[in-house]
Amino acid sequence: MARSNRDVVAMLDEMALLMKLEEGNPQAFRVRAYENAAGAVKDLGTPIAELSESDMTAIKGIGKSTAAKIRLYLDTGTFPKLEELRERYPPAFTEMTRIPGLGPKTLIKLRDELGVNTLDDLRRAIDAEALRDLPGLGAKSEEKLREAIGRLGMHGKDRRTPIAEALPVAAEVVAALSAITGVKAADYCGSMRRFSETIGDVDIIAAARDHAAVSDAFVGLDLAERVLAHGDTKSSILTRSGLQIDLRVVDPGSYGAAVLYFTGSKAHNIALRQRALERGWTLNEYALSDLETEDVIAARSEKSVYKALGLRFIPPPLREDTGEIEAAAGGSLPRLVEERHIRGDLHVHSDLSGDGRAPLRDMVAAASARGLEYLAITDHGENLAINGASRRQMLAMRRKLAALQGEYPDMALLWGCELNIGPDGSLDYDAGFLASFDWAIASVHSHFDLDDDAQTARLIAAIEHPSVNAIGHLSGRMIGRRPGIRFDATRVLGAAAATGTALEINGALDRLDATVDVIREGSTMGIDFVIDTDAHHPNDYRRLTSGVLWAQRAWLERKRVANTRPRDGFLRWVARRRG
DNA sequence: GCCGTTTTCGGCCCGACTGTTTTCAGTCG
Repeated sequence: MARSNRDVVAMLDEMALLMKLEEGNPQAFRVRAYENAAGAVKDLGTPIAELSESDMTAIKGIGKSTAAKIRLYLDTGTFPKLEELRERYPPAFTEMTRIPGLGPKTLIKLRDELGVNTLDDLRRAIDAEALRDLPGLGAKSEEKLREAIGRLGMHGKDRRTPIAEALPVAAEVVAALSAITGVKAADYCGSMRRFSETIGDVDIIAAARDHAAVSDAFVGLDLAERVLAHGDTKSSILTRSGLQIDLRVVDPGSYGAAVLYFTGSKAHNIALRQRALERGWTLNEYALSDLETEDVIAARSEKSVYKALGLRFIPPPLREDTGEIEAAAGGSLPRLVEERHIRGDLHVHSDLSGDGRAPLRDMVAAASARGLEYLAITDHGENLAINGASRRQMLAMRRKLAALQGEYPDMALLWGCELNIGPDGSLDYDAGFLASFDWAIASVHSHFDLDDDAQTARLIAAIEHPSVNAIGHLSGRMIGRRPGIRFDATRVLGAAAATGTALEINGALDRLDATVDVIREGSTMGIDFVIDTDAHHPNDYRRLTSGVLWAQRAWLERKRVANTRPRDGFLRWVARRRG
């Protein structure tokens, strides 16, 4: 069977893990080489299986040796080096790398000295107090490992928390720290600030003169179920739900350098540091400074550091070292969509939908308060068993909207509908009724387990329907709870490009749908996008923020987003599709 | 294992905390 980019990424990740054990060092150059290669394939817009070996070496991070291994893997499913390493480090052994605090050096030592080959072996060795006889280990090491193993199910090293769960916790900690006297600033950084869909640990930076006071307050927070580390400038806690939160406290003068450093990504940082070294400087979490004189060149703001390095400011969602540094140096960063560009919301529910939580009047008022120029009310169509609205209810909604329109002369109210895409691609109502809506968005809400071909066909059927303006939450995934439907993205995007059907970017934190690779591929095909909230309550309009950050992560430019158009231009764009 | 406007060989980012240490190794981010 054909192997996908995802399969290749998994193989390269496995090689990186095996090489950590082989090299006895998580930062060994070969390890980093495989990690870089995995990252490069992850961000590749096209199927790597279609590339020749020499094509592959043109990709930054993939050289001759890795290209040959990828080719062999694609053709045969494995290659000698992989088999050799798997034999030396079987799954039962590598499983132990998931234990926090246990690195490759110690693991190899345990195997060589104590014959520890499995997690069970390790438990027995700890119970027998055998570890304390080894150099470099003691009774405390045994106790820490015992606890770490006990918590393994909750938060192994590889556990990732959906951003929807982690973001509120991070915001709460930031608020608590900001309230402390002497704290000049506090923010979350890391993958959360880059707006990754899942978060490993939460990284928080605080600026203050008295580092220890802030660190002490942090480990004393109510949500700190357990303190993992507690120093003056660096501390870590674990919440009850198993989320790890790391805090760094720096002087206010270093805040920019610290935020930059802890926002990452690791690959982005390494590239920045190399750039600094080329100029005879060094970059750390405290400052960009001269290697010789140690004079500080920039530190207070991220922007000043980028500027000194000859770079335009790079928005956090782009910081993955996938070409953004070269683009910032050459002045060719994408003209990203920003929240202030968004003029309307095209996916909003009232309590006519069974899952809506506020009356129409409140939803409209809240949209107006945000200054939106147009708003589509898109309650569920009749086919959604519990939530859907009948034809009669829909017509009543049209009259209510017409009446409300007089109260909101500055905002165009569109009579819309969220249609349900059935397993065969069928939609609610009939063609005549569908054509009468001002706006229609069609989405998948069930039948998530059809095969790829069936999913592709049902999506394309909906896309090709003349009354459908956009496809909502394309994959139907719920991050961390339900995988999205599997479909042939290139064919689906091709149909959208051919028909002028837009693709929604759904800003709900547990959706963030479509996925980044699909958005990025679609934008290169000239598809139009709409960034929506899928609001079910007035508070949900803040999802515009997350929708925009998600779009930025896919390098989406303002010109590709239809709801950045001013009201009249947008209405003309809609008319083009609906005829 | 990758990479090159000093280089095709010889480099490859930097610092905090912990537990074990009498000055450091391992792990982590």
